[in-house]
Amino acid sequence: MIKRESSKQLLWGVIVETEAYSQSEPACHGYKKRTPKNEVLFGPPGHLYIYLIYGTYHCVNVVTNKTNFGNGVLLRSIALPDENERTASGPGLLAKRFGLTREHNNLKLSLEQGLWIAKGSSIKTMDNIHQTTRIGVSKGKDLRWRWYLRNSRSISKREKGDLCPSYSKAWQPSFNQGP
DNA sequence: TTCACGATTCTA
DNA sequence: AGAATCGTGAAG
Repeated sequence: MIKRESSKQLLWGVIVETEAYSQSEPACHGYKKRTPKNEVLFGPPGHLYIYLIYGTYHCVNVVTNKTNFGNGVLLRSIALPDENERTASGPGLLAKRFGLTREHNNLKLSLEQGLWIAKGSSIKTMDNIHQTTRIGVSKGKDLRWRWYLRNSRSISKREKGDLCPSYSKAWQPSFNQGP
């Protein structure tokens, strides 16, 4: 669960899709090189590594692991209550919905900063978590470092065997309705 | 200085 | 399937 509080508005949702990246593996920005752009990835955990992608969108990562080790988790999709299931479905859309840009690169997740991650309801069975390969990478394709909630409607890319139907062309707000 | 490309999304 | 769009890093 992620929460953002600004000007008395609380925006929150359930993180339903993530990917992991590590300096040990070629898809990672921190693979074999430490540059001004990826510097934050090597910083202390709990900060955000945010970069511009395709000149248009932003990707938001939570830096993990110890300082000086490039390691992060890409936030790919968030399900927001009382909102269209697709408003934060995908890295670019997610960043847009939460108003996060590279201005927020290196922001520390905390109550003080108005952005933090909190514990949500526990996942009942592991069957509800699907582990598979990452999206949109040209290297490290074999690594299955993508995880998502199988029964969520807010996943960016689905697979056969998911527990809910594909999106219909017309958007259907239905956060609390079952699959 | 030039060039290729990318952890994406929307449109045809 | 293809375009849009621009910061970054490597090459010349």
